[in-house]
Amino acid sequence: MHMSLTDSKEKKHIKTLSVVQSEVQSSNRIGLSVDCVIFGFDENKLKVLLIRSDLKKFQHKWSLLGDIVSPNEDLDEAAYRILKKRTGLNDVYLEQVHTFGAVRRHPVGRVVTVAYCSLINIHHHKLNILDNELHWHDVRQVIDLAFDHQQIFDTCYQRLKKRIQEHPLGFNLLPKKFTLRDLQNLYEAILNTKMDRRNFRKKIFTMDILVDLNEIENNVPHRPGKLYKFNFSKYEKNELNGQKLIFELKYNKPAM
Amino acid sequence: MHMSLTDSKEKKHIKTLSVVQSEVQSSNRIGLSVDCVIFGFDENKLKVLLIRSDLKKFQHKWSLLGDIVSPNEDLDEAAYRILKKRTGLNDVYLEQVHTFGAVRRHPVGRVVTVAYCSLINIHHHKLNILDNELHWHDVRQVIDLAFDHQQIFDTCYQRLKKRIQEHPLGFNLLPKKFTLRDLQNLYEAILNTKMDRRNFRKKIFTMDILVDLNEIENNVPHRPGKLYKFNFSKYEKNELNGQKLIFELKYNKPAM
DNA sequence: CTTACTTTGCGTAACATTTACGCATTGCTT
DNA sequence: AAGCAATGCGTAAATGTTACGCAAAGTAAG
Repeated sequence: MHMSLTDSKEKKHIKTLSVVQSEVQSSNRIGLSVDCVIFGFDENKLKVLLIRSDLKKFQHKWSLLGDIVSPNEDLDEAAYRILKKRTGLNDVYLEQVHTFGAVRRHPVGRVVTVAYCSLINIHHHKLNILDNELHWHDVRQVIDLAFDHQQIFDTCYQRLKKRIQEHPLGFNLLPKKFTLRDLQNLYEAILNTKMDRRNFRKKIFTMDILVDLNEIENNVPHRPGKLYKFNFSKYEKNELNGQKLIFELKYNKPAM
Repeated sequence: MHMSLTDSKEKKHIKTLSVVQSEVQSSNRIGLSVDCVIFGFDENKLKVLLIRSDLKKFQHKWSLLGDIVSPNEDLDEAAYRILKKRTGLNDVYLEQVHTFGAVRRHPVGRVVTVAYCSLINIHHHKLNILDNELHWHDVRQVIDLAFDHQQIFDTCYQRLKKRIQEHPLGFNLLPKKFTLRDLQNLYEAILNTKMDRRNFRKKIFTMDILVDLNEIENNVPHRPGKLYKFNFSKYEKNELNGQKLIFELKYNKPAM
């Protein structure tokens, strides 16, 4: 959750904050917000979208993107609204992860927040991230976030690591056409491991979730790789039959 | 979430309800509750603890155990409070599962609820479940719950099925001393499958999470089985190293 | 006491999956 | 044309999964 306090250019935010503050503190009720951990993939690094906190207490610290849930919108709706506002993207992967409700987690008063995890293609919204203090951070360098956002981030990142080994979520982060190396780089970045190239290839192919496009990449200073796209029908089929998609990537070597 | 409305013996509940009602409806803010899906194991059946709904709209329907979160208690605290009140148990397994926030999920007004999943030994609290309309239901016969509680129950049951294959949660549901057959019966009840007895034994032993007590059961009309207890140190060790405990139970036959 | 019956405890072999790693091929660069 | 870097394909060893045989332990019945 993010609310403006000190920035004089954003009077609307200040008003919102004070309204929230008085409501939360005086009326003895509990505020509800949504926070989004938005992951992207760029330069073979897993990134997360953060915004500069405007609360004096957390000056210069980074925080997740969030907002108060409005009384007439569903939780998921609120998460989508935040995502749309900040990235311009509509049809993205979004999953509720956990709700954080410690009494003093927010300095303004009692605010319980529902954390969502989202995966987007970092190159599909270049224009929108030029907003004020929005920035893509390398996940390995995310420390000391505002509020309890470090804990929220850690929880969502852990969840992502687990889910990507059971579901082919990676495709939300890659371009439509990609090589096997792209896919492996993504997995290695998320799981922070090194895998054997040949075994990775075998594993992916036995799952039968890729479609060979009969094209090859170009502008690479070595032998170009084949391009593939994701086989959605296969994915959905796997989702339906059985409890979970078998998508384990073991045989990982320790991270470099 | 459960609130009394029609039962004249429970004036306190009615008052609570009306207060909640007016607050929720008039103040345009969002109410927050906690609902607990409490699982137990008895007669080789997986059971869930339900209470009769007192809301007129859901008369005679069963609902989960829940309550409004108080402004000065953590979310987890609220869940523990409900569990303690209804079962008398303090130190139990409790895990947050999902938050349900559809605008019209509750007839009284906007109430968002955080669902928790709990596993308790059904024989450790016989006295407390004799409250009003509290009852242990066979999970296979749970249908048509009040509110959106069917959906909440389904979500928690699904989660349980998944988690018990990754973590040895079953021990929360069994007595301290148990046989391998007890353990297998539990797994078969939760996962609704039949497994091969000899392979199950092998799998459990290779995980090294049991301690042989050098005792055998008695009062059984056949060869008695050895008694075991859970090896907690092993469990914690497994929890720490690596992302997840390897605890897969495949080779299941279709349910009977 | 003996036999029938049920369930436990242990073992083994076929099958499947995972892992390590060899090597020719392709395209770019010099 | 040779060197380089990465791709694409393959094979064998190690490990894990599954099916199932069988002796032993206890109860119940004759």
